[in-house]
Amino acid sequence: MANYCNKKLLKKDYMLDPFKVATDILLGAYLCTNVDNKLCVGKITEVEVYIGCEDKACHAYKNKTPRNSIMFEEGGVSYVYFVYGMYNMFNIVTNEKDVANAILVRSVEPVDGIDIMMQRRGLKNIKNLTTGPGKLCQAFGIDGKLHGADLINSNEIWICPKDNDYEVLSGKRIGIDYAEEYKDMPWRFVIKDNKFISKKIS
DNA sequence: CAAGAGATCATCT
DNA sequence: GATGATCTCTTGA
Repeated sequence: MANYCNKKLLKKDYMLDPFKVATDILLGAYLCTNVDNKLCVGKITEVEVYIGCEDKACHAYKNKTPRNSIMFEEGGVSYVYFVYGMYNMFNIVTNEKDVANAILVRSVEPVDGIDIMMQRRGLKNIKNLTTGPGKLCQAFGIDGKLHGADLINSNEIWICPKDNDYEVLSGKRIGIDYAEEYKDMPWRFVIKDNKFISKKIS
């Protein structure tokens, strides 16, 4: 069993351009949570990039509000928000202060703590366990209490660096049809040939 | 397998 | 007061 708890991404890994963080650093890295003293680990297989003020799909489009203000902080903190009255979404803030970039983690491949994930999700199968942003938050115990968590220093949530390189595919982001000229931007990224993703690249 | 409806509430207008 | 970076279940081919 590899030491997913000992190695963590560093501040410098999060302070970069979000496309570089998404494709070169996050895909293939391991999302780790230790919530209620239960360790869960998953390899990140699918992410989406949201680039702030100019991006009509981004929560930080146009103006800063109480909800999105965390995106304007320096990279390396979590942005967790609640949608559709029932699901949490987990994002990773990147880049310099006052640049409102974030990366939505959409799917992971379960690696460790799979029994815990199945218990939290009420499932008895690995299928559908973590292949969607709301699903993986439920499986990993991520909710509003981890909003703003410091991914470099927290002992509840962190990212362990990848141990392999992967071929990456890109496609349109999902669920943002309202975003006009930004709705077709190919800013969703997945690991090629990994089956733990929410939707195939078309 | 694909398509559609319903669930349910914080957030911003 | 409307809506959403979603999910699950149901229906039907």
